[in-house]
Amino acid sequence: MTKTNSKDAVSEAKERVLLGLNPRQVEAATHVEGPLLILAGAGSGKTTVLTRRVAYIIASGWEPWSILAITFTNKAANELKTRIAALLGEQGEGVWAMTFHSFCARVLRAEFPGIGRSGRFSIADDSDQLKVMKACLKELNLSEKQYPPRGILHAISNAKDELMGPDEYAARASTFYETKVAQAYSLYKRKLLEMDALDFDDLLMETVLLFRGNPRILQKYQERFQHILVDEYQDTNRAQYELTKLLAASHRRIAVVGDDDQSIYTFRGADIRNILDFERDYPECKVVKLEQNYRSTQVILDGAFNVVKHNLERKDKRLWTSKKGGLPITVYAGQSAEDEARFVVSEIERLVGEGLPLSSCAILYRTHAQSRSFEEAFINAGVPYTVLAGFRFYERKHIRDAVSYLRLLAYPKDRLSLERVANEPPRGLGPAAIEKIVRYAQEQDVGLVDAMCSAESIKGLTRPQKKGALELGTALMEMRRAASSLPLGQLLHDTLEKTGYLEALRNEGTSESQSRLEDLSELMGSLRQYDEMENPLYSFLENCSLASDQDSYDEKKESCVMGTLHSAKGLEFEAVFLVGLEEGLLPHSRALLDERQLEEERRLMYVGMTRAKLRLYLTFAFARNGYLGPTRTRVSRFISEIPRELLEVRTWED
DNA sequence: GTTCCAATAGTTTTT
DNA sequence: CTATTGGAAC
Repeated sequence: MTKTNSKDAVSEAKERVLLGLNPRQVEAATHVEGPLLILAGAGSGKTTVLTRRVAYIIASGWEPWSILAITFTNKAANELKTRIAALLGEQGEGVWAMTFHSFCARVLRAEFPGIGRSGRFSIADDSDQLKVMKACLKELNLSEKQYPPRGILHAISNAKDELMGPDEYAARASTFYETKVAQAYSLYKRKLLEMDALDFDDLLMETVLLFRGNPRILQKYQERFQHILVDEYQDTNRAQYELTKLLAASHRRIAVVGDDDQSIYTFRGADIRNILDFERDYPECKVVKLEQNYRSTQVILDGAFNVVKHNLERKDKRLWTSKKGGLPITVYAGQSAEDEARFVVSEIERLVGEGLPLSSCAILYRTHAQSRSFEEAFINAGVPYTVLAGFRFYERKHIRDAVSYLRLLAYPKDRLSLERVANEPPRGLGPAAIEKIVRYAQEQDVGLVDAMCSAESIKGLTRPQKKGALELGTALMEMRRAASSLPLGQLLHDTLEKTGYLEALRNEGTSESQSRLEDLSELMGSLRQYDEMENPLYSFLENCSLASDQDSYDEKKESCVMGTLHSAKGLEFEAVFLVGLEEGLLPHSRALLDERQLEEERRLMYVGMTRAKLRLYLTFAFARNGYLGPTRTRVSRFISEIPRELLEVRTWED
């Protein structure tokens, strides 16, 4: 430690860091030695505590870079970074605040080369996974009807969450179906390896395996990170749990923050045992409960509590606030989805008229599909809105095409990107031709771009195919050479120009293609931020794989926010509209049969309600258009769990 | 083998 | 309502 501060200066710094915290929060921020479990209710100042804790650790003389703060979303990580910077200035620089997945990717890229594996793997997203799995099923002669690819992927994902490899899975398979899954798992893994790709679950699992199998590497990270902080601990799965356990094993300075009532990711393997086992794994751990809420009115908290208390599997606790009373919770019964949307939008306009900023209003729903009627109502009313992770920017076809072109420059074996891009624009390179190129590349042990450059010597390609492949290959080769000397935006532009992608889009001449071109220039412009980084191309691609759209959500923008209940976690608004509160939507129809899933739906409701600071609206429609005709609906059971005296009921007839 | 068009089936939540 | 699949024409 290089600090030469006197004792007084240190304690003064510590005091300043704790300014304005309540006694429980102080406990959580200052318990620096030894494990700590913080049970932080909604709106209890969790991020504040995390930030102050980091500051306190630094004020105690630790170096910033000895702190690792792990979150679930990039948004949460960025928020943490911003708040640390605001509190500490450059003193806080060097703290690692990132998601589980980016941490793992970073470790693997750094350590894989040392153990003879590629550190330049690409990261496979959902649609990549689906494609690979379909190819696997085809190869195994399994029909997609009997073996739905998504279902198989889900099973594999579960296995990986539990750190189970294909062999172990096969050994445990008891049903016929499971033996088939095991075969698919094994082949799927081989295929990913072949194209040097890892999926999201692999990132976690491979990191745990790396640490387990290489004690010296693990030791390096243990020594580097003397303090581990984990946010949203209730949402960790077994692999994530194991990872943090390994990292903290030598020094046991690990602090986790969680709230069992806000556990809404069990479908992704989140395991509530991780909170319970924490006290077992670290018997000396200190437990701090944060129950004072700084966000909502008492009425909103009472409403939310009365819903969530119906769950049997929960730790007993109850939030309280010094803000007594509050406006009643408004329940609106609409006659149709359109009527519901009309009400919500006109109510928002009324609130804005009273001086509430538009950006502090939010509409939350259970499924993405529900956004439609609200978007229409907003457009009709001329009110600006932002959809959280709706149709993700990065999931739009042309954006993915563009990214795939860049991926081909960076990842020589990225077969999926080639498949995306080879015939976009049409070059006569269909699946069969691609197969030949890939095989050639494998046989010659060269990258796909190099293979295309020697298209002349690939057997079985027709003349025009050779020409197409050669053109594409040389264009990409040229861009790859130029990659390090061009700004990233320019690189993308030139790549799309040379490969004829932009030209094809321009020639289309529809309004659709026009807006696509605009999207692409937006993308090119946004790439500027990467130019200062060490390796712009790789940094961008990494971000692209690991980032979602809500990460870039800008709360200052003057527009109403809407999104799924899941995407709303960690956010807060003056006015919240929980919409579509009907049996089958919330709780979702897929959850009705299973008590545990039903409890998760209830927690979703709880998370939604506790986003509201001042006003809470619960709305539903008596009839809703399904994909075939209008259907009558039933009001969500969760509404009836709220005491009548907290509610003010309105209908379309009022 | 590729391209294009029509029918068809499928819609939870996310890093 | 819309992404995807399967079939028929080039």
